[in-house]
Amino acid sequence: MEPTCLDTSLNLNVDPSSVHTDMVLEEELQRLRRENKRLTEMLTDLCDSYMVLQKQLTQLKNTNFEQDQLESRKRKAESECCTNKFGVVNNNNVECSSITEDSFKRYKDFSSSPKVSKVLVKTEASNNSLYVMDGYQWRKYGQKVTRDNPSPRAYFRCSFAPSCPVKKKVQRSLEDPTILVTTYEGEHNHGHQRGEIEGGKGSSPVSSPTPTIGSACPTVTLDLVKSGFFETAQKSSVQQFLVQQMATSLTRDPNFTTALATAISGKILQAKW
DNA sequence: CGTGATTGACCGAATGC
DNA sequence: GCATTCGGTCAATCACG
Repeated sequence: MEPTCLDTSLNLNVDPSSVHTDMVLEEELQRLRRENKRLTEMLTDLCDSYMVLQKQLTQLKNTNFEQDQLESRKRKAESECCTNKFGVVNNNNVECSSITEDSFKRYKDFSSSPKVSKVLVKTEASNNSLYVMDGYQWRKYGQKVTRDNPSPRAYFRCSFAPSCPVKKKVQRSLEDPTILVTTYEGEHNHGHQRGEIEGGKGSSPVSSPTPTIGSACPTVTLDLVKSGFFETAQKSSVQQFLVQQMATSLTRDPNFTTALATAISGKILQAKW
């Protein structure tokens, strides 16, 4: 997919005394509607692509598992160090579902139990942190260096609700240290936490594939790693999620908020006079 | 002072002999 | 069956706001 470059700024710097103000605003509104429609179409395409990838991934996993069954036990143990990755690269951020370094001997467990999911998160090369902001609040309770990977594995519990059984493990990929392999276990028994998505208290603000918008040429990147995304894999949920992401992106854009404030205050002043 | 991170110690399962 | 290894968890301690 070609790079997304959207103009989210509102061109509202119009002369208040101009008799064409309403027309200009109307044109701006039309432009934004067209932009909105275009975005919706792009998101639909993105969702379709994701579904296709997911299907291919499942097929590949099945194939590999059958082949692996024929291998010797020792060979299988060695294969635990190998990682197969399939992802969607979107500018600087990579969000992907994953087949991970775990051996296929547990594959059936994974497939039969949707409570375990794995997510790969691309991070900055200079970023050594093991924190992944996924919309939930986590408390770290341990860290270990595992045998097959020199980088430490961090253990987290969901700290939002004391009764929440969800745990996650985060470890850097052996092949690509810029990729964090996150393993989620269990299901949240509470709602999603909006606070952390927006940089709230909890984890450090790192490794977050959050939407970014530049001032000159805004680039909307989508975070597909938010918890629950890969588990549900239902189009409606995906679209709802993407819309949320877009809303967050827009409200984070200083240009957008400034323009919005200007527009509102202008309208109020117009109404008064 | 409360909350969360760090890290060494401990435990249990898996594995090898 | 026993010893060893390893992954996961606990809990004491520390740092920070």
